[in-house]
Amino acid sequence: MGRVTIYAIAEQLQISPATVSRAYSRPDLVKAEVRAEIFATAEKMGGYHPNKTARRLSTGRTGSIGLFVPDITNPFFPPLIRAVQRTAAASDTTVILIDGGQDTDNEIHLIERLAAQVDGLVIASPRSPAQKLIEATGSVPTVLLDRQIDGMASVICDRTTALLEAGQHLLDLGHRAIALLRGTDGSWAAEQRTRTIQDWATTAPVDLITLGPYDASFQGGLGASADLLETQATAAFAFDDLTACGVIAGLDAAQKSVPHDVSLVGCDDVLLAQVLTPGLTTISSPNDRMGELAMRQLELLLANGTAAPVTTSGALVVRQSTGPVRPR
Amino acid sequence: MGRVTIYAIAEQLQISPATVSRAYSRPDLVKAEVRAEIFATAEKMGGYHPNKTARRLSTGRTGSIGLFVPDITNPFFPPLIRAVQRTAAASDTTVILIDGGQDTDNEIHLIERLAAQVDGLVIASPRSPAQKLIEATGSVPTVLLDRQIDGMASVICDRTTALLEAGQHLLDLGHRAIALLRGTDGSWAAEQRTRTIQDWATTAPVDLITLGPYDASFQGGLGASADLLETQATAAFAFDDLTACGVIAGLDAAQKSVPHDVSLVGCDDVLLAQVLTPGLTTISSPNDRMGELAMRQLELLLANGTAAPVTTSGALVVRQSTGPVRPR
DNA sequence: TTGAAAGCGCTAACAC
DNA sequence: GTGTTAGCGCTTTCAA
Repeated sequence: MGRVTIYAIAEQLQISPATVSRAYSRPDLVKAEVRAEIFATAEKMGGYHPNKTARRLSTGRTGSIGLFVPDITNPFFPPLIRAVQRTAAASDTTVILIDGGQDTDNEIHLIERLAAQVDGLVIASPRSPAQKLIEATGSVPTVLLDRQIDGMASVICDRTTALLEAGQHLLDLGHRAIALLRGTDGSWAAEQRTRTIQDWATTAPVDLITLGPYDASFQGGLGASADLLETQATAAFAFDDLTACGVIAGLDAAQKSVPHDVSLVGCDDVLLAQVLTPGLTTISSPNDRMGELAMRQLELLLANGTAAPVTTSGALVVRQSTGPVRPR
Repeated sequence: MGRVTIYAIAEQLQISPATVSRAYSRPDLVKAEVRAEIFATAEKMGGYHPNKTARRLSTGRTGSIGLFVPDITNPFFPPLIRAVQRTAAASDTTVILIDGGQDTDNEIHLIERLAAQVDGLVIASPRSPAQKLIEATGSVPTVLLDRQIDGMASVICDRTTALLEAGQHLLDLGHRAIALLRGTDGSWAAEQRTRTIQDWATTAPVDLITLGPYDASFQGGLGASADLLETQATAAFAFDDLTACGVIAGLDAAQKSVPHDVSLVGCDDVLLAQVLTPGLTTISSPNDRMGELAMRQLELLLANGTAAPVTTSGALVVRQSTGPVRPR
């Protein structure tokens, strides 16, 4: 019961294997009748599926793209992964997902290995040095997610407007002393956020208290909460939603609650932010769209050799973690 | 600058490509000296990496396994995915991850497609009918995750002991009226849980109030909270951590808090449970170990054609969502 | 222990 | 439009 190959079909029909091959890979090159006949007998023989491996060997294209994420357990990434996969599946390319495992030092190495076995790359790596990234991806067409590096294609999320809205939201609630809990340095998105908020504070009627940097994690948030409590801030921008959770936990341990004692704004709108009590006011990014755009960018890159950076926008999502200011 | 192939090396050394091939794939079959020479010149030529595609075509083995998860955004899966990948990487096999996208109806279809392009499968599919699963995987060696089907290899997590401990824990805190918020039917793990707790209740000094079924989601938990409030229960087993979040939110909306008014036990110990305030008392499963065991099982299966089911154990993790009973 | 040669299944010039 | 003919780079008998 050998698998059905183009040879088997060709023999059955007394035609050339090449014609059968064309019927599947370049249907337009084959007369409609013949094509129909081929498909019919293929079906009769139990269904033909081109052997991808053979196709690969012959064309030199792998038919798969690599997707690198630094930490699959960070809830920010799964929705993105899903979106990339869904889009890739539509053009019949398989996604090889590599998880950095939170091990930043190893990222470059993993990306290099990945680059060797795919046609193109989609990379989310906020922390690895730009130069290293450029070297690691080498000549493999690459799209960066939520990060910009000169000369590379990318899909980024502009959170400026949303952050300004968040700031205004806090002002509207009466907050005038607001803490900015900075994330660790070296992350593109993080630096954008910090800058945006600091710029905003220079013109807004607000006393911005910049704290940190803190690790972008629950632990980091815990640490931040301690510092936060020593200030007069009545509201705070957490680096991301996970950090916000740590802040909430830290405040809780000090008998303070959100938003009663402190209003808190997260970032990313991960599942966490939605199911937490209180629901987290945060900045969402269009994950679906970003994943989809990344794949489209990559397809462009693969086809034309070039693709300009693309920008999407974040949005403020107001939930229950922000409330009216209360004297402390 | 063609890539370095066995032919290039062979020519350089004036030996047969076959020998070079053997030097890499069956080193024992080639004289040590020759082998050394081969490796040396390969290095000199810029480093040789066997072309996987060619190898695949030749051997018929793809060198990759498929990993199916029903919903990558469910925080239960990412740690598992990571563990499977880590283990697979150690034996140089790549993992093709397919996410069901919460679309149960489509699962079987996706699994079928996946099965066609890999050497083996690791499948987490709590809901798809056993028979369908058997058909879909066909002759492809398959390991089931956290589910048991007669005749298939699997890695399951026995949460019996942990659940009994959780029950005792609630008893120790003085709870006597305890609600069981059932998950939807048809999930293997869910049914195990329900049965275990119901069995326990028949012998323990407790009034078990079985509610549900509820969807295994935040929404499901919200719904459950409404029903819960109509009972006299002072504690509850939620189906999983996500559901527990919904319960907390629902209780909060009714001015009730955890564990002050109701004690709550989750299940799975996902990230959520750890970063929530209050931290969720829950049943953890050894994800790392399960992922690793699944790959080992699969390797056994691939090598011997057979592998017996393997069992791991869950553990009770006590955090802050359970506390002393309080009269209602 | 090594070499020669025949594939693995498909694609892509190039001719007809 | 279709057939012929080489490969793609590796593994694996079979002989030597």
